[in-house]
Amino acid sequence: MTLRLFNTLTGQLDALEPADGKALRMYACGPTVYDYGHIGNFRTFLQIDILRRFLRLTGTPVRHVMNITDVDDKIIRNSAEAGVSIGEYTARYVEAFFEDLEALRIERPEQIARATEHIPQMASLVEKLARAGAAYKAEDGSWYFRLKAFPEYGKLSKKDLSGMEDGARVDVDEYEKDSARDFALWKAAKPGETSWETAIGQGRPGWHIECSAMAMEYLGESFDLHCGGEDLMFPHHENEIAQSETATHKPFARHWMHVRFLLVDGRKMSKSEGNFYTPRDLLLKGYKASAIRLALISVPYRRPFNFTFDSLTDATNAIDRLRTFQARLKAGKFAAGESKEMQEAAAEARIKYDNALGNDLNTAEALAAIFELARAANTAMDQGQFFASDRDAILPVLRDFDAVFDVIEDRDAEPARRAMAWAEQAGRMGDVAPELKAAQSLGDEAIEALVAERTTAKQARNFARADEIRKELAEKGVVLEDSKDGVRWKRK
RNA sequence: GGCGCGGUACCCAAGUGGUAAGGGAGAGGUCUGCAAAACCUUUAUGCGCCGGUUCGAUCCCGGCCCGCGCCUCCA
Repeated sequence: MTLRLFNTLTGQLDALEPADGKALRMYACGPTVYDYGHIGNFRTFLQIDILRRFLRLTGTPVRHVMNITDVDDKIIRNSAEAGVSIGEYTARYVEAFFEDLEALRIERPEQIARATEHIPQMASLVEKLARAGAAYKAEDGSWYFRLKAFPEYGKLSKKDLSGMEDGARVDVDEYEKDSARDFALWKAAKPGETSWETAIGQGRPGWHIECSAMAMEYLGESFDLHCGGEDLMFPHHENEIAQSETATHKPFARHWMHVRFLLVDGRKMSKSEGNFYTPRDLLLKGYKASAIRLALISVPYRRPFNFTFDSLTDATNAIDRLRTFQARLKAGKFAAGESKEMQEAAAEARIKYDNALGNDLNTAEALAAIFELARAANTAMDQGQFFASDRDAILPVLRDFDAVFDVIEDRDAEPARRAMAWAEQAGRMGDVAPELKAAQSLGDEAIEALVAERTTAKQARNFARADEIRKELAEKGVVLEDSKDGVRWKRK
């Protein structure tokens, strides 16, 4: 199975394979840690997670590098306002970022690269550009990339900037540039600001240079795939290409993937519009981490995703259906043997699943394949036409589904617990949904004990007590399902 | 203004030149001590509107309307 993935550079679906025949080398633009990540950020990281997980499922190892931008204008400004160093300021957001990744079950890239830890590499890249005549130093000590040095500029975003370079309005604070479109490689130190002493002077990196320098550091001058949100296509990625390819005379990344935006209620999410959400906000409202994950991955990455609270509820219910199905398979007692229909259904679902993801990561279609299989199997079980070998054929399909989607196995308790702990510490207990508080007040052991008591009561035909327990648990969000194979409980 | 994307049932959403996946929700039913789950039936002669190409278009072409994104920091 070869993944065909849309390539922004070529404008078509291209096979995505490691150039060296071994691991796929990919670079993904990570967060700027000036605040908590929001669900828009995580939609991008989640879709990239789908990509890397699918690659691995199909037997392609990945070497995935992600940067953390821990120095930029906002960070400098905010940390100064807070009266702390930028390292101190970013530490909590870096930590929060990893917590959020874990909550959403986004796999850690093989390599995390922090901008502040790669300043020398950036400086030497600027030097290299300077030697090639593509970088120049302005009077204040800042360095700029000379756009005219890279005639192919615009090839990624398909922009033709040739006609509008000169004579264009120049911002007042950019008077030192030769041409309005030239972009900063290195910003000269300003009094009181964090800066580094390097071969190219005292200062701090421009935004784009970090990705070029770190990608080359860990993946080489030329690598397989570069990904990020659609907004990064221009100018960020365009600038990365310009500076990298000018420096190395090699293609930077062969393949470019861009995840489209998440909208909220049909509009761009922004703090000023009041439609801005972080994963933590949603967890505090009582939504499950798995529901957030599924909602954000259920619409294929090349379509905008319109986030609504309905979409989370839908995802919650869809996951519940799959979990119930898997539990039924695992707990059920099936006679030995197999049914031809089920064997075929399992095989077909697996093929459809593979083809869907292999075709530009069509998660919606992959999901459909699994639900179709679930219905067919449930029907067969209802009719007693389901056998032990059928279960053995289907469980691996679910396993492979979860290897990428990772929502069936219930790991929602920990993120919920952590979100509560965070709320307490951040003074946001007022935002915690009552249902979440209630659920958190009841541990698994307590639930098990009540379930056991109810079973005893039922055997004694004491239905009044049994119903009382059911009611008590329901009030704390725990739902019981009786079946001939025992009682199953779940948190709503 | 330039570039790009989308408009499919109550909601979300996939998809194909040959007659509409899947999920959620609603209604009815089967099953059930209760409940839940599961299953069955049901909700688009219809895929924004108007033309065109075609034996045939939701899917191709043209025009129009509506919504959105990017072009500046941004996942």
